[in-house]
Amino acid sequence: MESTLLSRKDQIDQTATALFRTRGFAATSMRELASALGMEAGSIYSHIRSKEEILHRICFRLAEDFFSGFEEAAADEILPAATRLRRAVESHVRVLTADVAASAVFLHEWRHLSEPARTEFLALRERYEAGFRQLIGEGAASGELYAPDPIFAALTLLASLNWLPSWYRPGGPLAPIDIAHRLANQLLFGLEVRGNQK
Amino acid sequence: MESTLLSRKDQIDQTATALFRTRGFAATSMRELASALGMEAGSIYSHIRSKEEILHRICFRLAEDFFSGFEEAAADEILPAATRLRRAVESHVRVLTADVAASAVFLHEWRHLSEPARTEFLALRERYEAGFRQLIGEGAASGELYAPDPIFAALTLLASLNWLPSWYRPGGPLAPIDIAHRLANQLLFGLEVRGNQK
DNA sequence: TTTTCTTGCTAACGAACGTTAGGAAAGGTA
DNA sequence: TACCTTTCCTAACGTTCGTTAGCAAGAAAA
Repeated sequence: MESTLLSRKDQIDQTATALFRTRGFAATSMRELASALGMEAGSIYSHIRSKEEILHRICFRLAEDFFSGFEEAAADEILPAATRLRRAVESHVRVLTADVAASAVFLHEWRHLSEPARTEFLALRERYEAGFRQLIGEGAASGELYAPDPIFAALTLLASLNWLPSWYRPGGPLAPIDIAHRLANQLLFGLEVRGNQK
Repeated sequence: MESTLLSRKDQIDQTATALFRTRGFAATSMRELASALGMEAGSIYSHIRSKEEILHRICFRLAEDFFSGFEEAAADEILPAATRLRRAVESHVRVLTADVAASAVFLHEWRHLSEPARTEFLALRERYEAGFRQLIGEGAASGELYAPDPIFAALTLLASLNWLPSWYRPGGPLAPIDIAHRLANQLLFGLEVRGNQK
């Protein structure tokens, strides 16, 4: 007996996520997906409308996760910007590590969304990144952070974080929260030794 | 009259690179590529052996560029490790910005190489990353760098750099060398203000 | 019991895929 | 002149693609 915790539809999403991640959306056929699920290709369409619908769900579900995590981390405007930034970084890492496969799809396969979903997705991502720019900008304005170019700094910061799904394996020696702390430290303190380090 | 600076084969590579970058290797058809070149699909095979051959050339050419750049930057062992690391970062950025499209393909589309090319490619990439780990490790050992986990630090560093092709546009306000300097500074000094900043 | 929902099958659809065969035009070289 | 190389064409090959239609078995709901 299979795990009945997931509906068949959720099983399809999950298996598709793994395949999309390793082989890419375009290179994953419905027959491959069906085979991985132990069924025939046509049968999948009792549960979904199209292949792209699966990708759509994966991408937009993660977008929501990132947003709600950020809200919670950065909403409290009493905290210093640097602290909120650190919390936002940790939230981002938490979402990434909670489902690495889905994160990888979210990061790389969104281009295979057709319009208007693609444009909608990019708008969401842009809003999310703007949140980070805002935090870094505030921190720079208040003198907490050294960031002569907040746009540039935000790009680099998210870049470091978003590479995580390409090497992180759940169950490794580092727990997600450890990774989050290390990343935050390295990004905020840098590599070069100057003065006291945490 | 077309630009005769590039052989037809090179034109194919170049056009394919742009398409592979924006649409992905699997989602780019030979008929699309042909159409972008103003010819028919079958005609391409007068110049190449297969679609994958194009991808192979793109990926391995860039691998060579990265390697030779790194050698030149980091070979001089008289220099401090931190200096060599900075030079290696700048070299990496230079290769990335010299051909952003090819870099994006190099970074994302290598999975569509079939064996044994795929394994060979990954081995090259691993060797390259090991070079960075080595530099960071040396710097940490000599006390120049603060990097309690050189493996982790190297991953983060290359992550920040490799995100560049997803936002860099040639001809923008920042010249490649400026970007290289900023990236190196941000990665080596971090964002948090402690002591004198360059 | 009857009905409905879920889940899956087989078979097939038209379209698109990478690739090949065979021929032809054009230009340089001998 | 004859030959070779480069370049591109048309037409088609066998395969795979996403998707649909129609049907059937079992479980759940009425």
